[in-house]
Amino acid sequence: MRQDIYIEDLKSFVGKAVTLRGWLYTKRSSGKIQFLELRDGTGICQCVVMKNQVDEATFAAYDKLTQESAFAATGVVQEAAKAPGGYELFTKSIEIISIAQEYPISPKEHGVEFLMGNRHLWLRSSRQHAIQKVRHEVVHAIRDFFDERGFNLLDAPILTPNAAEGTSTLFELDYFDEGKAYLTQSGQLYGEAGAMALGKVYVFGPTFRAEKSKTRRHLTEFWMVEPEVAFMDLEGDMQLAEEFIEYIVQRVLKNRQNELKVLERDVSKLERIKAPFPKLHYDEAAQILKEYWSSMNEDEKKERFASGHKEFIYGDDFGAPDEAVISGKFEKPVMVHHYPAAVKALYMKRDPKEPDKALAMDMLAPEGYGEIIGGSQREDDYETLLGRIKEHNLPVDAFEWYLDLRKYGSVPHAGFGLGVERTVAWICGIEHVRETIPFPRTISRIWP
RNA sequence: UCCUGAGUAGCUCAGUUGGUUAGAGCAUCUGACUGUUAAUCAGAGGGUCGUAGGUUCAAGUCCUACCUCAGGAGCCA
Repeated sequence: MRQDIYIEDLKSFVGKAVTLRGWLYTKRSSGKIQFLELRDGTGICQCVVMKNQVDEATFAAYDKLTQESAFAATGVVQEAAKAPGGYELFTKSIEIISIAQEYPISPKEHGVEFLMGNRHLWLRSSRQHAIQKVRHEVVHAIRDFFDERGFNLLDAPILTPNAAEGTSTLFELDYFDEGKAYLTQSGQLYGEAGAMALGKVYVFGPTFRAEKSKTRRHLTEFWMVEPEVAFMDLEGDMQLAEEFIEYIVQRVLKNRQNELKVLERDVSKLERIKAPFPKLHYDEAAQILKEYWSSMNEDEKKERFASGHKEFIYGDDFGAPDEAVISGKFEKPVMVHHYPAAVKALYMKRDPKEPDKALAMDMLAPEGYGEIIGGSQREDDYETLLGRIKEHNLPVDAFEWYLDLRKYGSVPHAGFGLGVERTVAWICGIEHVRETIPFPRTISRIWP
């Protein structure tokens, strides 16, 4: 008796009659023998049809089935060394479910603009399929990591009344009679409230930045996970971050080998992602940059300037090219801490031993993928925080609830934010974050 | 916002110092083929050269403006 199964389960059905249902990925024929590659979302299976083994209608189906047409194939599963995946279906009959019109995405190469305009179809391609599988694994690993450690998920609002950090531009909208509202650019402030209530929390959801950034690392809508822990200091924050990254990478390595193979990822570079990671004080990172520039002659410097890389001055924040220089020195992610307070957000606590430095850290991914984590120990003193809000000319009343957290049982606490898309791009080894999210939103694209 | 580059067939591209009817591969259609792997082989159809002006006997090619897209900077995850 036949049985409906998924392609990922083929190996348990060798010698048995089964039915597969899906879409035609591609087909080949040499006259009396036909090969149809069936895609069902769990994998791809080659269906072999021989003229003298099937009825006329089944043999004629080959001509009718266009790329991405839906059909069901019934036959016997057999091992086949030459078949993609190692198994094929020796097909006895084919049932056509629907015939696809001429499909725009051919097996040949395409340009970015075309593929992005057909993102809803592009997702069916094996490479995009593999990326989404890895993304799913990363998200699952994130949840498991925190859940196993007793963190409570805290869903922060997406519609917010005010700017959390002030600097970034926000998407604005009208909110009934209440005036303007904004799409959240970080759940952190709410995470801090949650940490005071639940001890250990993580906020996980989409965030929005109306920055006009046009690089391979930016989206206007992206997902961020933000743990926040009461009684944790910067040291603990960094340790949590490195254990977290190790956990995610090792989970993908364990469960998504096939997908990494499709993506042609050099997994040896991922296998070495084990804590502890190198940690550099800002001054040490600055020294690397100083040596980098001083080792160059004038012509080499001019070349760097022409590509947009500005010479680093002590006290500056690091630009993307600076981060590439620093992370290029290491095979593991590197954490830089104790940034100058002047270039960091107002809610970050300063180090009492180095009052000009913030208890902040960034984690830079290897292979030039840039910043994947930004975190800090938060300012927990009421007067200090209030003073900083005033210094930045921000409306104190908007921060009233946030200041309350310092009025009622304030404790040291810390947390960080991890960009999901940058992390997935790095693990997959792909060029651009836009391929890591099903429907990317960039400065020039809101469709499909 | 700034810098750089690109828009030619459904898709990816070629198109020389401006010169007759703008080419190729893939996709589509027709035919051949019993183990193909982006199958192969033979043939056919398919074009407002991003838009608007301008120079010229003549513009895909030169000039101007604009539009769209891509890469980078800044900002950030």
